[in-house]
Amino acid sequence: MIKCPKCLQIDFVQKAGITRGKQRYFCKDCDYHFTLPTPSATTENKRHHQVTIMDIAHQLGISKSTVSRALRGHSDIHEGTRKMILDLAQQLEYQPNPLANALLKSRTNIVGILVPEFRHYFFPTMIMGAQEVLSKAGYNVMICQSDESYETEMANVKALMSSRVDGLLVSVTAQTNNFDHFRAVLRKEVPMVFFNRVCPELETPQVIVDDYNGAFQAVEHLIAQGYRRIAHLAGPNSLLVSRLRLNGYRDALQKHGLPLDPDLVIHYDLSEEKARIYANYLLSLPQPPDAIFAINDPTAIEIMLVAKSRGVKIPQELGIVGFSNDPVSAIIEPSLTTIEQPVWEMGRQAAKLLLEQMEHPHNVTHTLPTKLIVRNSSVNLRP
Amino acid sequence: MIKCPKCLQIDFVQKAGITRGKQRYFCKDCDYHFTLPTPSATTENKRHHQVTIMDIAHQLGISKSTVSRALRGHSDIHEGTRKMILDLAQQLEYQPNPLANALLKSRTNIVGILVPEFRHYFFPTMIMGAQEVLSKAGYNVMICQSDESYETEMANVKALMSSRVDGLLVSVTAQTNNFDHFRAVLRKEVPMVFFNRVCPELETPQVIVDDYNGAFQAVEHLIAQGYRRIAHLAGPNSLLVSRLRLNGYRDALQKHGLPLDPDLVIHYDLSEEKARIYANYLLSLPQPPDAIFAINDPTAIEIMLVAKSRGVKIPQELGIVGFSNDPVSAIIEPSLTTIEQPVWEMGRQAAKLLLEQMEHPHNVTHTLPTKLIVRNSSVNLRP
DNA sequence: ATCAGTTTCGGGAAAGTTCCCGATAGTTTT
DNA sequence: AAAACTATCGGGAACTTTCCCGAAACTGAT
Repeated sequence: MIKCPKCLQIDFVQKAGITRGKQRYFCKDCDYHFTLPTPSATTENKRHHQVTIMDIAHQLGISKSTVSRALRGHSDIHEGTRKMILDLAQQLEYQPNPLANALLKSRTNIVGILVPEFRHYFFPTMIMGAQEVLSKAGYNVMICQSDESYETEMANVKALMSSRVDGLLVSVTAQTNNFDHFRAVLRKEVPMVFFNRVCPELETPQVIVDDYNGAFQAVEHLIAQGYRRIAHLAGPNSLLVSRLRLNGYRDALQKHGLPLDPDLVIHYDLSEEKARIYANYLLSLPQPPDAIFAINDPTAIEIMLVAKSRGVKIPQELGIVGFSNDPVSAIIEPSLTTIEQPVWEMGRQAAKLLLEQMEHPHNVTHTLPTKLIVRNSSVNLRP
Repeated sequence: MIKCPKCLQIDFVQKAGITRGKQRYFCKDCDYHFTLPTPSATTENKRHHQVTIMDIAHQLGISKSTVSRALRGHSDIHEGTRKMILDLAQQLEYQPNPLANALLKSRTNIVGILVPEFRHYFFPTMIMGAQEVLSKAGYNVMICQSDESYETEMANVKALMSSRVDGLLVSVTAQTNNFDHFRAVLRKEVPMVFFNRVCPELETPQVIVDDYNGAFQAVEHLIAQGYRRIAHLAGPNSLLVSRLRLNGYRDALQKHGLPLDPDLVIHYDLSEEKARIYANYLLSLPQPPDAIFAINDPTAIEIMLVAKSRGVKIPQELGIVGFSNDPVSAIIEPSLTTIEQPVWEMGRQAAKLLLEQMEHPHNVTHTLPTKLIVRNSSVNLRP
């Protein structure tokens, strides 16, 4: 019958219920419950196995500590032993398991990058700049895009945080008005740097360009070209860059004694469809503008396409200036006057700033310069 | 003097060397070596602490197993206990540590995506498609770009593998001729799916479009428009898509009885500079082509810019067809005829295929359809 | 031989989870 | 009331690495 594993007797063993489908026994003599071991456990389940520090230790008949020391380049080790270990490690293609390390030190060496989109030129380039310095510093990068959706942004922040990233590089969506999800990040003391679309009400370091002066220059250029009724297709008021560029626009008008017509300032959500709608709206006004300063190049390009489809001549009847110097702006006809910003450098600076934050947190704002690039979309031929 | 921690006597204690700067003692009576405990150990080092499953267990006076069961939604648990645990977890903002889980199960829930670049439309869109299905399946994404450099590609594969990604989505660089780094991935049995720029000599699943037929259609369209001397600015021979599109080009010429002039077929490395150089070269030939089929839209656009700068009229003197339907091709003037491929869908399919691979490996190739989009760059006005 | 000092190595804890399986207590059946 | 069963819980191993600290073995010097 059934033998008790304790006393090896069979006389006192009796059935004692079933647990998880398995017959359970009870030895009256030993006062001991037990089940029979499952036979499946006997099969040698090798499975796929990454080579570990223990494998090396066993093969060499030494302890894992010694192997770890050799691999990590510590000092308390014999030169011959180190060489032996290093050789075997290479031969076995040993790769340290970053998960164990991350668990132990609670750092993953991953930084998260959160952007609204990466269809256009700006964010991909920014990301490449950031990646350049981050990978050099030994960090991997996890990229999320919120698709200009506040909900997705929240979900992404959550996912990134649950992945235990060591830091965050963020550009918020056009519809983000509530910043609680970022406050949660701050509360967990995860370093975070905002770039481009920053968060002024949060005390975090940030990298921006001189949006105000860029916009100012752009509008002043239009005025110098003889345009007088200059509209501004602006971003949402929630974004600081929208407000700064709007201020630049407004002050340039004021400086040159031009009135600020509220009808000519339109805030929109940065979507392509809305850009087209508002471009059409502006051009249908009883007194349409003779120039438009667009919040960014994709917007400016949509305006140009609308204008062209309506037969409005650029730059004769409509001057246009964008912002960012998207490569497409040099390709489109007429080529688009724009404000260049050092996008790649922004990425680098943001990454550098993040690395600094990891060392010692401090609140700074880096502001990068902008530069007017005059092309054909704003050169008014009428003197 | 010094007291032995075992016998609490001082008579038998004597100095016994120094280890790491600390005086070491030996008790002759107990035959026991010891050092004095460092006083720094007394300071309570709380540090920053993520709330764990153990915190919940302690606060509730239950075991970690029970907490785990409640959180994972297992069955062996009382409904009241579960609720209590879930409530406290929410209150403490408990987030499970994915590192511990990953270490245990050796799965990170991260997939790596490796692309040559993401400045243009194609790869970002592809990535977004992939991300759509991957994030729905609970995976995070780690994106690397090789910058069309074989060395960077190797480094990226290594970094991704050392990050223990659960799978890999890859599009190789234009200069990749050696595939050993991918063989290493296969050897470690990490699922991998190639897309667009695939690796025919590796037995891996892949997602491509019907490059041959797309190219065939493109060239046949040019022929139908009356172009007779059609050049092909092709990609490097190492890429299958280059070869397939070249085949389509060649067969279309052959079908319509046009000669294949080797001088009109140029392989290049897909860099912008080379595109310009070869475009200039083609247009400077004693008998220049009257049309060019370009390997992709960015190439076609570079050709158009060169042609325009040389005063060559498109489409009258030069017909151009690209491949991919990059949004810019609709913006540029004249608008660019191109072969549309379902880029977003490619990303989705590749991701789906990867998820399938994780379940049960099987070698398949998904081929997606292409579609000719006729615009103005190829409509020959001469009948 | 005895002692101080040095070099090199090993053992064990810790990080946070999940999972296996045995252990209770309570409930129903015979 | 004994036997059989169910519901619920706890203990411990495992995943891989690093780090602390004690142990052993050695080198010279007395």
